[in-house]
Amino acid sequence: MRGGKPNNFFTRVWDTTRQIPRGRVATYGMIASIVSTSRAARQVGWALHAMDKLPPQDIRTIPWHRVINSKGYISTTCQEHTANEQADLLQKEGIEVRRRNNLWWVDLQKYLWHPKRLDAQR
DNA sequence: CAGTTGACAGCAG
DNA sequence: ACTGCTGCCAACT
Repeated sequence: MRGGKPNNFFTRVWDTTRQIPRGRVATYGMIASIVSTSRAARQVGWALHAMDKLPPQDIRTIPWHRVINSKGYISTTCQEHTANEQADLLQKEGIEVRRRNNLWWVDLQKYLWHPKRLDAQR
């Protein structure tokens, strides 16, 4: 984002998010362990929020809605891309999204993405 | 350079 | 099992 800096972390998060297959979901922690350490989960959410600064045509290539928290809940607080929108996008991919504790919930046992290899994407 | 922020996770009470 | 507190780490100010 910022001018000359590579911003490897953000770029890797976006890149990894693109790897999530349609009809599957991944957790922030998973993305974090792929691009950095499993402890950088919060930064993954931050990176996805920062995605809003990208041009629309780029945002369109990033399935941000397939990233949810480790408990299976949709936890976005983003105003541009709301939880309702996220739930809607997931349902359109055939993923069951149900109401639970007044939040949207996805069964990870059923829809979690199992990447072949967790190696960092270069 | 130091303090703050945040779309998480895991553990403690 | 459920709720709240704390650690994490990159980016921001």
